[in-house]
Amino acid sequence: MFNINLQSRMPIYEQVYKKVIELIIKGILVENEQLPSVRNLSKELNINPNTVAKAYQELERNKIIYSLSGRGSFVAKTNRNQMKEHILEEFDVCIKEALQSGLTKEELKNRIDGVKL
Amino acid sequence: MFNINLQSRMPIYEQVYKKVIELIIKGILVENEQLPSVRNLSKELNINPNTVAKAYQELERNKIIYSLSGRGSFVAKTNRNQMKEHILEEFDVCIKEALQSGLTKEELKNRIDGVKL
DNA sequence: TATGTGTAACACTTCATTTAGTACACCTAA
DNA sequence: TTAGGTGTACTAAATGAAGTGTTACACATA
Repeated sequence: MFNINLQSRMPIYEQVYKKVIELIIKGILVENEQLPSVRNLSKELNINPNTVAKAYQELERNKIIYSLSGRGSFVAKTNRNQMKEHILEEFDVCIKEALQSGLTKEELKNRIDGVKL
Repeated sequence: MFNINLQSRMPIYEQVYKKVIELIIKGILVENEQLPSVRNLSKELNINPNTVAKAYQELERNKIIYSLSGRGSFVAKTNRNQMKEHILEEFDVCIKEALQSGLTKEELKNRIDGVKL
């Protein structure tokens, strides 16, 4: 379910952070569902528990999950639109950078059509 | 002409790099025009000459400028389309990340329309 | 009680970035 | 020829982010 890329320039904790959001947006993780424990996930991914904890803490800070001491971490009241808004705000940064560089909105929109995942 | 943000998470040398491309795309820097010298630009921006040099070296490595030892650095054969392609490839990364997170192309295109620079 | 949970703290390493300083070879104009 | 400007190269150091290793604590539950 989780998979991370140690070679990526993106920090591991950020990859975990985004992965959780992705799973929520896709409906794979649903409201009140328990996430893998910090220790389990860190073992599964072969990374340090602190790194997973950092991702979970960021997620909780943004009300995407809630953590109960001694119980575990769970998906908060699912608000798909809020999730999407979250991702779109990051996308905004990219848009602005491209526009800043002198490209037009039309050029960007056309580019999206051409992208294959 | 140049302006950088020391608070930005983006490395300074990368900001300089992008700024040059932006100026070329916008037609402010034209073919064979001389760029500010490493030492001058570093003074103007209050940063280390090595940082500017790093940006220029990256630009030369990508054939965007050419440097003549003892003379200076100049804009290479201007190919605006190549410049744009360069920026668009970076944009691709953002698109893929957003799609990966579960958003649709339509949602992204609509977002572009709403962005104000 | 034993085990699993999140959380916190600390020291340490690693790495990219940036700075500081020096030096060299080259070009050009006075 | 010379002085000053140019890119380039190199070493050393400081800084901060990221990640690791480890230990410890409080809480919940079977």
